Amino acid sequence: MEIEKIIQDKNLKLTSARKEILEIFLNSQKPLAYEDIKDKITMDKATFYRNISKFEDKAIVHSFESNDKKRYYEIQSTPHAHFICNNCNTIECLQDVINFEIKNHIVQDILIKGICEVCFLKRV
Amino acid sequence: MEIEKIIQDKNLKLTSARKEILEIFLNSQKPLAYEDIKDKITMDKATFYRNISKFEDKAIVHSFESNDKKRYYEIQSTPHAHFICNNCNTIECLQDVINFEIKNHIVQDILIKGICEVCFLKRV
DNA sequence: TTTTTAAATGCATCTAAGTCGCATTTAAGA
DNA sequence: TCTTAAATGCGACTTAGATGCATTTAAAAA
Ligand SMILES: [Mn+2]
Ligand SMILES: [Mn+2]
Ligand SMILES: [Zn+2]
Ligand SMILES: [Zn+2]
Repeated sequence: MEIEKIIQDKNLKLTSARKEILEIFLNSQKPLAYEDIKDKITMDKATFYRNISKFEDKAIVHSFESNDKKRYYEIQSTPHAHFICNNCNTIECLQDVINFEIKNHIVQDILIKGICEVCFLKRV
Repeated sequence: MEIEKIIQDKNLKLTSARKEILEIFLNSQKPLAYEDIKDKITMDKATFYRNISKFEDKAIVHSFESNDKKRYYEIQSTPHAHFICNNCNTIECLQDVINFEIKNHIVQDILIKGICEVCFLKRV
């Protein structure tokens, strides 16, 4: 099974907590915070945070902090920027690659904040 | 005096707490968090946060959250992106304008995370 | 299959940046 | 000088996430 392979390929013990977490993130189209999934999982929050942190170490999951002071996680796929609405807090994955270089720097993450389409059109 | 004018032009009461805060930020070349300045100011932290928040409302100050879970503030000047090092947490103001548009969105803030020049050169 | 053990888990407790309620003080206009 | 709304200090509170520790479990060895 896909999920089990991902876990074992990184030399992680195959536990039900880990399968539960990955199942949810693999089926989500958007980044999720602990808050968003706590009712769908059975493990303690300490277990969630310890595992998601391990997934990050192993480059299975990527995360960033949003405006609501919560950390959002998503399966690490092709790198892409995120847009966070300062009005409604919605997070968008920007699939159109924004790329630029900064000499002698490594760009790992791009976070753009502003007003999203929904809020923008409401205000016009 | 410059500082007093900034405060009064925004119809804010001229208090010593406000003068102290602005003095520090006007003389800083980089964004600062409460932690960075708490020993240089005499007011309570509630007063600092209430005032800096008011400065933001009045567009005197601009802020963003960094990797260390702290909010950094700087005098609002020409809009520019910030680079935050995932290794050493240093914050750089990127004066070279990075600009792009996203249709039907308003871009208000650009945060780039990665490896800064110092850390990059150390690793080579 | 049974044994072994390091890693994973649940639960309670802690952390720390930032917020809030309230009594007191102060800026600034009348 | 008097008045009053706004600002301040202080203590208590909030909340996402981290941590210590006793117990459980995956998985490799025997
Ligand atoms: Mn994404
Ligand atoms: Mn800056
Ligand atoms: Zn929005
Ligand atoms: Zn660095």
